[in-house]
Amino acid sequence: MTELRPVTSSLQDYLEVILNLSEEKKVVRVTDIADRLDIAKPSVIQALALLKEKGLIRQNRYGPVELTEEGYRCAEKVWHRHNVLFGFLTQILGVSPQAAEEDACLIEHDLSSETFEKLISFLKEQKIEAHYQKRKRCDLKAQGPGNGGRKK
Amino acid sequence: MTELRPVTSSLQDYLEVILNLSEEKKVVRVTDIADRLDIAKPSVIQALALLKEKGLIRQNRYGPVELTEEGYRCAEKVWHRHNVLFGFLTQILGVSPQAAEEDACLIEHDLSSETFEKLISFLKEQKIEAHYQKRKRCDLKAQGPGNGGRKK
DNA sequence: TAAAAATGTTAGGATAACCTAACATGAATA
DNA sequence: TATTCATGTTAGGTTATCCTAACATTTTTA
Repeated sequence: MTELRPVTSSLQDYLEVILNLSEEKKVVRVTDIADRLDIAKPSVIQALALLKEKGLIRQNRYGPVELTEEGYRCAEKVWHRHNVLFGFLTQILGVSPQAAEEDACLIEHDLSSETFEKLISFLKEQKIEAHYQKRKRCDLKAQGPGNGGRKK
Repeated sequence: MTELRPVTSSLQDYLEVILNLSEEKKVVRVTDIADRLDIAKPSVIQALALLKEKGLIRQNRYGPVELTEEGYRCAEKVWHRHNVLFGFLTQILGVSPQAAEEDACLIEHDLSSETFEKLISFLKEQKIEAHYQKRKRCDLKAQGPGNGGRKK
């Protein structure tokens, strides 16, 4: 009876973006999410319907989008992973912020917990506290045409 | 007129497995690929059809599968990335071989060239030549029920 | 060599994640 | 307030990647 399907990478991306947007502005709307992810609005609507089913967001018809407690926890987790990766890529490997941002987005969902734990330990040993420095996702778009988006 | 679609992550996985299998045995067959990837044979057939279209493999009806020159180059590239990642994860981060194997598989297709270059430089600095130590994919299955496969 | 087993293929479906076009609603404004 | 415009939604597709069931071919073996 409960939702059986997992929270896919794609859905995690939506949660992450909703979290970021809600830190930037009072209310988060479908259009904001669509713009940020560079995805058509109907696709966003469809994804939001799934997130609602799973109890991760709340949204009334034509209303703004909000994370539930559980949705917030889930989004924070992904965002934390994102920051760990971003910190590692930029500060240890010296990857450019643009590439690091994109790469972090791509792999943040996939890596095992084990690898994440080891990565965090490694960063601590190197006295890198990168994972505490939160960055806003919007920085990405501001950094020029990095083609971080999807749509053709 | 030429093949327009890209060689997706999934197709790269097939090429990689074909490369590995062809180093292990005289001929590579549909069943071998299906077993290794834990994917149903019809799915393999379908993927092989696409790889043929792109000129990356050769296969006659009911016959064995072979990489073309281009297919071989493509497979080698992915396999090299796999090994770089595996080396980094196990030797720098201390991740277990099982988790490293799975994680490498998941992200080998996604990371930017920039990140790969930096990663290779980093490994060189650390005197780690991990990317030269080729491992056979089959090691994975031998390492117990790591659930590296896909099928339910 | 005929039957059985293994292997390869075709046909038809499902699901996730996108899309465009058309329509509905709500907010801004002339 | 009537119109316009931004925003949200529905309906109906498309593509990639997987699946099962049924069938065809090849290989093995009794």
